[in-house]
Amino acid sequence: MHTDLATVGAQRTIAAVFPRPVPGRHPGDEPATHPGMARHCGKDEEIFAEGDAASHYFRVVSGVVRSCKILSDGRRQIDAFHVTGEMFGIERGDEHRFSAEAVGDVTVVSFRRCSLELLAESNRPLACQIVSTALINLERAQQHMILLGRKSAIERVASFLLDTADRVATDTIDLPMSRTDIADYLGLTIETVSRTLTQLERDLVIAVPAMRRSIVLRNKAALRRLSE
Amino acid sequence: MHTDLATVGAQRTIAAVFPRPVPGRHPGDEPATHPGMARHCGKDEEIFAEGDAASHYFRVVSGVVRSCKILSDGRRQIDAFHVTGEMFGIERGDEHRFSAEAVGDVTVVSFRRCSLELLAESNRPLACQIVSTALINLERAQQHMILLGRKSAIERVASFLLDTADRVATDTIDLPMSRTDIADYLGLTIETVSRTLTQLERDLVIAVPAMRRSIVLRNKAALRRLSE
DNA sequence: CGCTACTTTGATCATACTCAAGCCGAGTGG
DNA sequence: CCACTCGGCTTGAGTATGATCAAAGTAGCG
Repeated sequence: MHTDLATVGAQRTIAAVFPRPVPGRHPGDEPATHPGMARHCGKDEEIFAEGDAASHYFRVVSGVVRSCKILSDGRRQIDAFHVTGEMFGIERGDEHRFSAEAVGDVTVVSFRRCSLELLAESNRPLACQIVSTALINLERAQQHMILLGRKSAIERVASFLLDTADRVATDTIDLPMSRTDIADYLGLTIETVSRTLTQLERDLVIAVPAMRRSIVLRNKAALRRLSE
Repeated sequence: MHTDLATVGAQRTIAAVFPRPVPGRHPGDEPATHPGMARHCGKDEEIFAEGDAASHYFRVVSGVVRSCKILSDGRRQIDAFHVTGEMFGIERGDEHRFSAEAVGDVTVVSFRRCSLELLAESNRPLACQIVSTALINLERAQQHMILLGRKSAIERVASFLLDTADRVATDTIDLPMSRTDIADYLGLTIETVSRTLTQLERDLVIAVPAMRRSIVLRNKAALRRLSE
């Protein structure tokens, strides 16, 4: 019944948002209290898994992190790539709803999760960042939904290239992730991504140097047109 | 450069999240300060448009609201449906990044948006709700991305029926939205939605009474299997 | 009754997937 | 130094899923 939903929603408090104010240091914990200690991860190493207790959240110090969900039969959807300076792993409930993995070599810092109320009082800038990050991730997710739900393969790839170029603010992109990662991010297969890139290359919209891991945007206007 | 991104991210404050602490009542404003005055909307009426100044956020009092984005050629993606008690229209920047429309007859209350810092001090429960809502919307968006990116038509429809049944907590769903809305939410065409529903009906997984606007889930286990 | 809006159904088509093979650079060992 | 393998990427041929185009059914309403 609708009224029930209303009541449930209205009764949530900030304590419910981050419901685990950990009383003290626990013996088995990762070394990650306030200032956040660094952790290095190699390629494809898992930072946390879907279903893990969401006892920490994270910030990327260097490298790129992917967060993804996997269906029972192995189909994978990458929700987002997180680059240097971005936070990830922020949850409302008490477990992570997606897994996070290192795309290449990565350094992250983790923060012990605690009541947002306490956090807001003791460390307001960090609390702000957390809220801000959640809203940024929401905006990106909303933008990504229209890509996944309504755009064609070329439009998806073009959008991806433009977004990535915007984030690094250059016209030459050094893609840190594999074709498989790109495919799972764009909701396509690796073959379709590859074919689309070669088509864009044939049409002189992009150039893909020998190693195939960097991409030069030669005609951004055309890309913008193609991305709808 | 990555370091730039890091700096930008780190410098955001709560003031930047809700950057418009409106000093006083403005003459042209909607009557919507703190307790939030009600507004009624008829079917398909726009509550706010993409690009509108995000001066208020909203809560659904009755009815269902859809929030969506539209591509230049008219393709539409519905981000989410918001039912009674849920909040929507929460933004980080200063304009709405999607439009919100009434699915049927709807009553909403709007809240003047103000600095989250002020809000946290003056009205903590509301601040909590806002943050909580943002995180809930993020979770839903993440869940929806795997549907849009990786699921087949039957899986999408089955997931949609199960989710909707969960939200109303019954096995008979009175769908408030049209087939077109469902299609635009699931990233399908109206024809595919219709065909899929009749297929599920043929297979005795659901029943669709004459008016075609309510759906009875006859075999939830089968639906769960079909939704992957 | 006949309009309109919405939905269903049918036939055909296109886009992206699947399966399969080949290519290329890097690393390894003879 | 060359032959080999391995992983990631590209290319090709055939197919399937869902889109498109078109028409017919159905309920609501004047």
